[in-house]
Amino acid sequence: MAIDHLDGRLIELLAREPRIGVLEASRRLGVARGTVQARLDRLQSNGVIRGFGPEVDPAALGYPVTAFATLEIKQGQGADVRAHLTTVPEVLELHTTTGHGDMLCRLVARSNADLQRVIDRVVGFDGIVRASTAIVMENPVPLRIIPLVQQASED
Amino acid sequence: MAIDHLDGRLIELLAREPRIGVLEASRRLGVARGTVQARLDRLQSNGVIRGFGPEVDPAALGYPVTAFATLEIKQGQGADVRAHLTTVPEVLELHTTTGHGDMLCRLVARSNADLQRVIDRVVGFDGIVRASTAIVMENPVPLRIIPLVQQASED
DNA sequence: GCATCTGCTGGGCACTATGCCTAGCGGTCG
DNA sequence: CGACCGCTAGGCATAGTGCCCAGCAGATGC
Repeated sequence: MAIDHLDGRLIELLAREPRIGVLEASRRLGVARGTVQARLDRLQSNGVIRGFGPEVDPAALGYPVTAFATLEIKQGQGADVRAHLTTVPEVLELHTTTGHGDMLCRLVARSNADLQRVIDRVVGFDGIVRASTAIVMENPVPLRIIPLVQQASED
Repeated sequence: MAIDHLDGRLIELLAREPRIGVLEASRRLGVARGTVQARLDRLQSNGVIRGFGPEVDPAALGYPVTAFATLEIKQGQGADVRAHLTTVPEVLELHTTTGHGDMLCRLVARSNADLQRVIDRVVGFDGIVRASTAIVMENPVPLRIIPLVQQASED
């Protein structure tokens, strides 16, 4: 479950240069190819590495506006609201959180004006009592995992 | 900049089975290998596909608790706060948002108790006036992009 | 109508990586 | 001490990659 230093270096290497193969990785890390292969298999079946899906930039698809919406849900309507939000493509992520029966979701839109349409679609549903939205202006720290991997590999 | 239907199918295919190569992808999509290669190159230099980094699960690294913190920042301290938060490995993501000079960040921790330590470290900084934290209980919609890609590829 | 350009096809080539195997070697643990 | 485990180092057939080419269809410009 915990990862060691070699695992950490392997993950870092894959994060920096994702398209390298097992053989090249083994050369960079100074270990045998079979070792890298075994580590990779283990990390994947462990669930530490979930996959290598392409990272798509919504801005490049024409959705440059990101926002976070906090939703207040009517008691007992959680499941319906979840199902509804799943059908909205602009909802990239949805969490249920502690607090007043709240949910937090990440939205994207084509423009600030378009965001209104997305929000209307999101909150135009019976179980949602109130929504408050924060538009993202800057993203000083994009989603990252390497610092955490480094910390986790020092045990 | 916009993507067409073939681009959309290619991205979907890569998302479902990330480890397939260009040749296998061309077979699945029923087009020539060179076409897939050209599309992939274009998508990457466009910035639509940012990369193929490994998706690491913080829970599997021993950080099963996720939280979102809303930070209220003292006027003019934004840059310092950003620099401070960048040094905290448990800060996975940071956005500046509209509102009262606010920031929103995603945190992880080893446990609910450990979250206290992380929050103390995050807010133990001069420029931060107030913080309110929401702990994530469930994640009904994990970060996804496919529905948006499908919508974007229908023009 | 005609020339040009772009994107896709289908193929060929040398090189490289992969998946899968074996044998050996140094640790650790009961 | 013997068994086991992880790493090394190598061999081998197969498959994929990067890179080339010629041909062809549709759009664009003159």
